[in-house]
Amino acid sequence: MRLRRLRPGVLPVDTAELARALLGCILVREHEQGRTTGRIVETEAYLSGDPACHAYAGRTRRNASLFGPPHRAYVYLIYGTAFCFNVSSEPEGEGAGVLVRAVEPLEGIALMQSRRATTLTRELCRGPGRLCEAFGIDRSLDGIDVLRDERLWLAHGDGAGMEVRCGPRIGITRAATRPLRFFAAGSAYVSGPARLNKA
DNA sequence: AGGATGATCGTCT
DNA sequence: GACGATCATCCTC
Repeated sequence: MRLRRLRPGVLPVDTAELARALLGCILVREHEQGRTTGRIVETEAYLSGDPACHAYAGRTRRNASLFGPPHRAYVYLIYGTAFCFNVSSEPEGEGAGVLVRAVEPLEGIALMQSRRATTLTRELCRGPGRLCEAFGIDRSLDGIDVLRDERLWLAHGDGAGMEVRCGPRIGITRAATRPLRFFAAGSAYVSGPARLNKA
């Protein structure tokens, strides 16, 4: 597949719109071990002023990327074991972002298999921590501009129509009922409940 | 300096 | 469905 980098301006700045727009886009990771790519099939919006958003309690060293300009990477470690990758949203100064929860593996599957402890394609990138492990994403990429960086960036999808559904976000305790999780209907690579309302 | 917390994952029943 | 691993980060003393 020919990869066409997303140009500045095509992605929304609004958090919920960004979460939907990222579905179908191709996530590209260039690493000295090789390239991995995948189609984004599941995201979650963490809004400005949202109690479930890491930025809710104010700016800290860890979450600073959420407060930066839109479309920067926010990468953090959760439970001491897994990294999570987000794309910041909203104008600079506002703390918000979109968690990328799952991608459909495309290129570099052998590399993903070697980084993860499985050969099952379906399990390689299903879940935010697994996705980061398969793609070699860690805190060294925190703060990069995913529209300009060479190491981790976004490309246009193939344009195939994708039905978007939504439902409650996963794994949180606050504001847990808001339907801010978005995913591709019918995809086998989605990490959570897959039969929910139309978005 | 110490304690609580967590947007997860793999394993087990 | 439940549970424990594991640790950077943040807050409070």
